[in-house]
Amino acid sequence: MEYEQLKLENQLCFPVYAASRLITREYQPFLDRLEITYPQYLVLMVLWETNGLTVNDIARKLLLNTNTITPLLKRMEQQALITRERSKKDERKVLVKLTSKGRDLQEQAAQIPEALEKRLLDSQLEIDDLVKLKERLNDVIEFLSK
Amino acid sequence: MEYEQLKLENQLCFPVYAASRLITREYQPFLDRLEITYPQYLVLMVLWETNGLTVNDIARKLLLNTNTITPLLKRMEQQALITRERSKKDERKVLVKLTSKGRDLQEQAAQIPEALEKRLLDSQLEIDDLVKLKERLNDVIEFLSK
DNA sequence: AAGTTTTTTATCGCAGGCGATTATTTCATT
DNA sequence: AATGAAATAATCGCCTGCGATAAAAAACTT
Repeated sequence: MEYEQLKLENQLCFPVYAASRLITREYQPFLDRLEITYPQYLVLMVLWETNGLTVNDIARKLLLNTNTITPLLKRMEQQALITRERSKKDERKVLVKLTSKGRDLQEQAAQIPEALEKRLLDSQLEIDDLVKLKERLNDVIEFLSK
Repeated sequence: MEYEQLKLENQLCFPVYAASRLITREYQPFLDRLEITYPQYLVLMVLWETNGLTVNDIARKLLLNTNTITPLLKRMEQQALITRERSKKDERKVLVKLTSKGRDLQEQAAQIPEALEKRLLDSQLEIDDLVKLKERLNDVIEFLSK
């Protein structure tokens, strides 16, 4: 092996990529029960915090492009989780709001983060490690999202 | 806000998910030059380390399903990066090998990890933070991939 | 006011990523 | 040898995720 730096485990990219998919997989059974996908869950979290955002607002918060968000929101509208309507003040903007169904999911979703945290603490990882991990990742995001 | 734990920044999932996409985006210009995608780059890294693996071997190393890998490998075969052939000894298995084109890309790829590391060190993050981050993520992967 | 630029959302096409299922081969058991 | 189980890869369908582009509205410039 001539190029040591090209090994999977010696790069940051692969651990982040793999961990992301594994963590999402852990969410699956919980999200299945709510009949939503992981990105839909992210959209709901954003709207639970602030109901009534534009497509751009949501995209910015999730660091996604609007061409990912738009079809996602359309599917969520079809499932009656949200409504989409053009702003009267600025016809370019589309306002996204929770329906009562979307709002009501928050209560059931509230247990998910705790369940996941509990699950991760079954490893040798301490709560402190997880907090630091989160902080470092947020540093990376802060830096790269400029 | 009644459910503090449902905020994006208070969960591990979102930072990992967002960081993964942002880091992949940083790879883009380098990978564009080699005319490969990020998952293709991962497959190549695995094969550069051990040429001649089965579909399953590759899937296991990348923690991906074979139904993701199979079409990916087909595209790589079309680009003449790899060859795929049924094993004579066990007709169930398909052996994946680098072509000379695929092999030759290693030299050009060797600079990518360094460039990325350099880029990340432009942030307030220290090399030590990145190493620890990687280690923690590998702990998470180790635990969740069982 | 007219023309230009910017903002905002949507459309299109393509490559993952994965759950469910299938087809084939090999292994294990009787 | 015959049968059932396990392993391996592939197929299908759906939902992201994103680059490139377009369409419409608003903001800006002259």
